[in-house]
Amino acid sequence: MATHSHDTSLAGLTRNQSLVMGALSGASAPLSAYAILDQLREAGVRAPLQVYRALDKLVELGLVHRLESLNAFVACRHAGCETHDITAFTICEQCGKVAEVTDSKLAGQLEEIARRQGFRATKSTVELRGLCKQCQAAASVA
Amino acid sequence: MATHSHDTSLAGLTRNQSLVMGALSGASAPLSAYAILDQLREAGVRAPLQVYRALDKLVELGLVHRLESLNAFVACRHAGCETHDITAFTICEQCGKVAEVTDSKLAGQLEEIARRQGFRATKSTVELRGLCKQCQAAASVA
DNA sequence: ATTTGTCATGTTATAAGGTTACATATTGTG
DNA sequence: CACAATATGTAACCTTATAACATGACAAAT
Repeated sequence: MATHSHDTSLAGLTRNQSLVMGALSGASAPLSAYAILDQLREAGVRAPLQVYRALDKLVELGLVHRLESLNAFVACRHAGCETHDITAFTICEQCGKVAEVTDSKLAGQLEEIARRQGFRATKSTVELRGLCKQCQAAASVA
Repeated sequence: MATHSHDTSLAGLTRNQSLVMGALSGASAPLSAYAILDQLREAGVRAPLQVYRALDKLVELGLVHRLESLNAFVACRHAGCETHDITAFTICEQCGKVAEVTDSKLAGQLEEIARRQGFRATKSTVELRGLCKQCQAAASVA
């Protein structure tokens, strides 16, 4: 029998969540919530909230990251990765490509900074904007 | 007679710039561009653009920082500080207080991460969200 | 099988953040 | 003075995000 309504396809995700996840997985650069919305209109998604709610959940599950300096979202590339503690992102301003880096020394350094102040961090944002290797090469040709 | 138009008061700043700088300097927590606008209406500032233009310049001068995870702005606390390269921020979600930290080990680690990828960074965002020391103490009482 | 609780959905309207385009004024410099 | 460069003012607009409220789907317990 057909599982009506909530068809998940990706374990445990609801329809809207898997639509949003699919859009992000298929993208080569971060997508804004509204870009996702536009892309999913023909699949029946009509309102910003449907996208934002799905994004909230996906971020909570660690399947998607929000890039604060871009107000946009990317699918997590660390397949089944569990260590979602502290991730740094490099974001190419030319081609939009994003790389995720987890680095224990960086994590340690951030913890140290917090500790020195008696600050209890619950979330961290580390984003580097600039040019990726490929785009630097392309630029130097021009 | 009143100095019409560009009175700077803080070296080299135009009227709008020093109004915005004043608003941020007097605040104990980050202000959004629109909060600044509201606060400066009686001083004759009417449109968002006037605030954004001033903010752009102040950020460029290193007198103000933008907090990406908050879409808000703070006055730089490092008085005449020249080393505006890489700054980390701790942001208390309870009281709004922000601390600026410059740490050469952190800077080194970020450079290392970029170098490994051949990434050329032009701008960095490092923000820790959580509870400051005081607010932790207050919370543990409740 | 209805109740009840919980979570996801759908929709409208609106708040908050930020930019484009264009006209005007100021000011410093040759 | 004249001119370029920079700062200003204003309106309209676009993008990003949330509030408020009603509905639907399903599980577990009666």
